[in-house]
Amino acid sequence: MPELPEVETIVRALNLGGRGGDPIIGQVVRSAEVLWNRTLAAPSLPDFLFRLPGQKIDAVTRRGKFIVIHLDRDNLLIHLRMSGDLRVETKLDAERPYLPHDRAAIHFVDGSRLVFNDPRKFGRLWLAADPLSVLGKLGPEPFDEALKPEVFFRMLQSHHRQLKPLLMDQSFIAGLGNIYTDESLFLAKLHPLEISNQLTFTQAANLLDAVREVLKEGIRRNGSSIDWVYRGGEFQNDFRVYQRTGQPCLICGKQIEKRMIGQRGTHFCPQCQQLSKNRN
DNA sequence: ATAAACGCCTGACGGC
DNA sequence: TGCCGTCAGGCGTTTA
Repeated sequence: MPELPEVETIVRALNLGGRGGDPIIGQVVRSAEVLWNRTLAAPSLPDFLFRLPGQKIDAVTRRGKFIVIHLDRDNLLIHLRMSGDLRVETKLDAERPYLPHDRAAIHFVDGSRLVFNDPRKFGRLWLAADPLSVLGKLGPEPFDEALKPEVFFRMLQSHHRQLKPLLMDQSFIAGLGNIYTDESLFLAKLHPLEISNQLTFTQAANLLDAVREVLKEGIRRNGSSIDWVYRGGEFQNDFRVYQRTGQPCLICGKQIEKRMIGQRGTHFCPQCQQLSKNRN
């Protein structure tokens, strides 16, 4: 389900209140429950259930698409993958039965609880004293000040890869998924199959700007309309290419194309996003 | 080193 | 109505 902006939105809600309940900062764990075994990536279930009780939540942060819940001695890391979601239930709600697709829950001493819901069962939880044991291979945060255009250019230069799969590679840069990658490439006027080390410095700088722009927009949009997918609704997207197959390009009017690249549906404008060489 | 294919899962949707 | 294939905001593993 989520890419960086959605994860960021959820993290902010867990800090400030939202997701149905109050902020979870300061909550103390009473017990944990795992309803679908594979949801727990590590440690073993007995370890997980033994270590959590008594630990207090100090902070909730984000790294790439991971939610990081900082506890006294451990970190609870959550990856929503395709269909995961979190909700906070008040004491009253927490007395009711679980909903379909609830996969795990953290019960707090005040009777409220944090529930992980995930229809497709791809999402994962980790409990780790050292978060780097899970996050260690992630690339830079898109908004990291240290990620200057010169740095990004060098990163692109050091690979010979198609832009679309490269941008989606979390060890290259953390947080982009299928939607925001397509949107970034469109804004930067780059073809998804363009090869990374063929970009000029200017193109690289533009791409970095585009990535930051679409992520910023995403965060702003999700912040104002919390209930998104799977929650019904009248959300219509303000995407420029994603799911706009056959519709006119907002810049030139040509029909937006869709094709499979790296096993993912990829949307782009064949007019605005041309390959520099001559592949197709 | 890069990229494709597949597995993991459920649900929604379109065609027949 | 039911059945079937396809697709979905992700990622790890295996294979070319």
